[in-house]
Amino acid sequence: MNKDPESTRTKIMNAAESIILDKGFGGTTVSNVIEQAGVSKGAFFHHFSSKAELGEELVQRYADQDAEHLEQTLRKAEGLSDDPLQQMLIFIKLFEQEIESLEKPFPGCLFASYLQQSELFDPNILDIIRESMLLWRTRVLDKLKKIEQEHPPRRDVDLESLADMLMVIFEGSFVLSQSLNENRVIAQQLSNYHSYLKLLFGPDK
Amino acid sequence: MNKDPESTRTKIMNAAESIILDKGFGGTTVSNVIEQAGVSKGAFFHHFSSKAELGEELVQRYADQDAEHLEQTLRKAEGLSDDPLQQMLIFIKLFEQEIESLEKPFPGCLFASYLQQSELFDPNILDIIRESMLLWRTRVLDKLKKIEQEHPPRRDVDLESLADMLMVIFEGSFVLSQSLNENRVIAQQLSNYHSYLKLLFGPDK
DNA sequence: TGTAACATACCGACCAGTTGGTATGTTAAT
DNA sequence: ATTAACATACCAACTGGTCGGTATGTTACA
Repeated sequence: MNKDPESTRTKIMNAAESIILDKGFGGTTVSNVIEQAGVSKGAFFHHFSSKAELGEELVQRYADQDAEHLEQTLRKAEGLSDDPLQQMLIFIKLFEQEIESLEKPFPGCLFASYLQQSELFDPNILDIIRESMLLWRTRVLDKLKKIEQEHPPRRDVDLESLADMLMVIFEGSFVLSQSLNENRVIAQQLSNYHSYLKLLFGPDK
Repeated sequence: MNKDPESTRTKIMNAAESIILDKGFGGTTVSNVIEQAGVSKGAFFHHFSSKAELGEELVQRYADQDAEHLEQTLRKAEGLSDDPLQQMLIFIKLFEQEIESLEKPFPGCLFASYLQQSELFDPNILDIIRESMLLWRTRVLDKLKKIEQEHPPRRDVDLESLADMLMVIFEGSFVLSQSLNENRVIAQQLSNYHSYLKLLFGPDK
């Protein structure tokens, strides 16, 4: 008997996530998954009661990693400056650097993949995704509020939609980068967001 | 015999587009399509040699409509001002208004849907999508170049990525609006882009 | 003008292959 | 001896696609 059943589980989930990002959930078969994972059908249904459950556990894992990634990067940025504006600008730059350091094409976002086929999923799965996106909104909005206090914006601006804009830039640039097959556009768009914030809250030149 | 076979064809394509935007291409069956379209399987395969051909004709039609929509809105904006910056700002505002006038949830973008399942399609289908996106880049970039000549930007900026940013904002806000079930976020994000351009090229206050 | 020859538009039963899922093993560690 | 962790064989439902057939056109020519 396998000493490490968790590794089989992980193999299945990793294979599934990779295939789903290429073909979508509806275009992915469990045969595809078990072939790529190198496990039997029995192993698959031993670990997951259905394809749908796999789908749910996948987003849950993805959401957890996403939240962790967000918090970690935020803490890192906060450690590098005391000024909220600088923290936010560093925060964005950290993501830019991360993208630039990728050698392979960016694999895409599982949230976006699911949302493009939302009728295939239970509402609770869509809830997980929405909560994940709202976490970004909350974290960035908090920071923007602090920025606003210390740096009066050059123009009136809706902070909530400005916070949402980061997620929008991410998701939008993922789509464009997928089409053009260029990771660079993601970093460039983050840079545009960076530049926008500097113009809004930065000092006059 | 049907006097208007084109209407059957259109019924099939409209049904298919609508379902694909909800379930993705891979999650859509021809049974789904013919049921919603109210036609027989025979009729389907009389008009389309395969599901894949339907998929191709669908993007082609979508790309044509998209290009037409782009050019039309651009001409309209150009008719409302002589200043390239104002034309661009009006251009964006026209899209904002269009979104705001929708009463139903925005149905999503077929390009993004296909790109999220790119492995399901021939390269030539992905080419159609890429060309459509590059048309937006070209048209907006042309305008930005004229703006730059008359309005020196407040910050150094890469015009090409600034042009891409419109498509990025569209696609990204489609994703977020799908998750939050709020069309409003699309208009808000367009407004952010509008604001960014004003800050970049607009007069000092 | 009538009609033979043919084309178009469509129907729905049917097919082979695939799908997600199950039933029944086998193996090995506790 | 029990049970977790698989493997294999299998199943019914569904998949995209084909088929023979029919109803309604259009065209050409006697």
